[in-house]
Amino acid sequence: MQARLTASRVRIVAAALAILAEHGYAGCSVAAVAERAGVATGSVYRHFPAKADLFAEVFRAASQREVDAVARAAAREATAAAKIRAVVETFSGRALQSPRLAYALLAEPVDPAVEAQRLIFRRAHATLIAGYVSAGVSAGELLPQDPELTSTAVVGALAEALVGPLAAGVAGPDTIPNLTVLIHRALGVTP
Amino acid sequence: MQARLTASRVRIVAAALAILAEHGYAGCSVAAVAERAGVATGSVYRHFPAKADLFAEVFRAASQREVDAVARAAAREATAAAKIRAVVETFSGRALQSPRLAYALLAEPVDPAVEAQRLIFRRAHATLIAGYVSAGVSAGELLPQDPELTSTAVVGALAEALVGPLAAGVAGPDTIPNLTVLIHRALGVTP
DNA sequence: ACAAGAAATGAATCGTGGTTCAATTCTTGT
DNA sequence: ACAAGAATTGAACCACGATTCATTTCTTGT
Repeated sequence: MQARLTASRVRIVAAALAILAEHGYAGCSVAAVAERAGVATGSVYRHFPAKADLFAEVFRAASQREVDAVARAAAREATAAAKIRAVVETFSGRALQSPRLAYALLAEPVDPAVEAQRLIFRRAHATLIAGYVSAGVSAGELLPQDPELTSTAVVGALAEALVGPLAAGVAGPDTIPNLTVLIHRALGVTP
Repeated sequence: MQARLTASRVRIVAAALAILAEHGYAGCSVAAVAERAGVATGSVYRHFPAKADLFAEVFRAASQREVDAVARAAAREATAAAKIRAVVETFSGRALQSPRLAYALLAEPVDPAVEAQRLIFRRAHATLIAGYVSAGVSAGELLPQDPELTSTAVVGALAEALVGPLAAGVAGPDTIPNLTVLIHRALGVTP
């Protein structure tokens, strides 16, 4: 009962994420999500008051997954410079691995209500990075700076540098290393 | 006649830009644009085959204005570092001056066809910046780097750092100077 | 001044896709 | 096994705003 209820909610979110990763937000009609989840269109509304609420949940879950992956990679490293390298490589690598999903999460036009979730996605990454920057500055590994502004700019730079390749389908092999160098310089990694 | 024809086309584009700057893309129904331009709804379609074509034109014109302003400011400066400073200050200053328009041009959800124009807007800025970076590298004023990647990242960083403040309505007074320092470091301005 | 054709009008049409809900199927306690 | 009530169904509904087009108004050449 309750288990079945929960299960179909989970299936609906998973189906929405799958379609998002395959066809982008544009392919995510409620009917398509319901069909993929194996439920009727109307049943979606037993779990979510509106489409925007469903996709807020989907974006939240997907964002969490991305942030977790980045945080896990950074946690393995000791220095601020290495943590930042891990962030850049993990974020970019994952984006290039699932380009359609990355584009949807980062840049594709969505309803305003879902757009709000996207800002949260970006902010979550920025907050994570701000922590590393802040620690690095305190430890004297990075030049003094406003960690909030720096981390926001880094997220913007990563997203922008990847959206082109994501749309075009390819990225030069040097893109990620070059981004790492650029961002290390921006943070003032002391040699 | 022909003059009147041209005049009303210009009025329609101007009306669309004005509404975009006041209420964002969300406020830009064809009916609203037509009313503001002082023509009937249907008359818009004498000048543009579809709404997307009208807004492609509007975004193109607005982008050109922004790029021109930035280019003009940079042209007054001699060194790469000063040109980049001018770019950051002009771009940011203008965005904070017209926040609604900046948000619409940079980040607001729009139809896919208009989204394409937005990429062109960002690319135009990036190309401009890439020129300064390239010249700076050749002159030994900046460290060696891929100007294309750097300029893309700079545009992303600027946009991201400004979208938050644009949405919130305020930016700290240090935002622009701090951005300038950050970006100078990223480019490796030699002291 | 007039007719022929171009331009402008704006109310009606149309397509899309989110949302609803009366009918049906399943679950559970006795 | 049965009835009461919850869950599910999916076709119909509806809102919205872009687009169309029959009608009216203007322009121009004779």
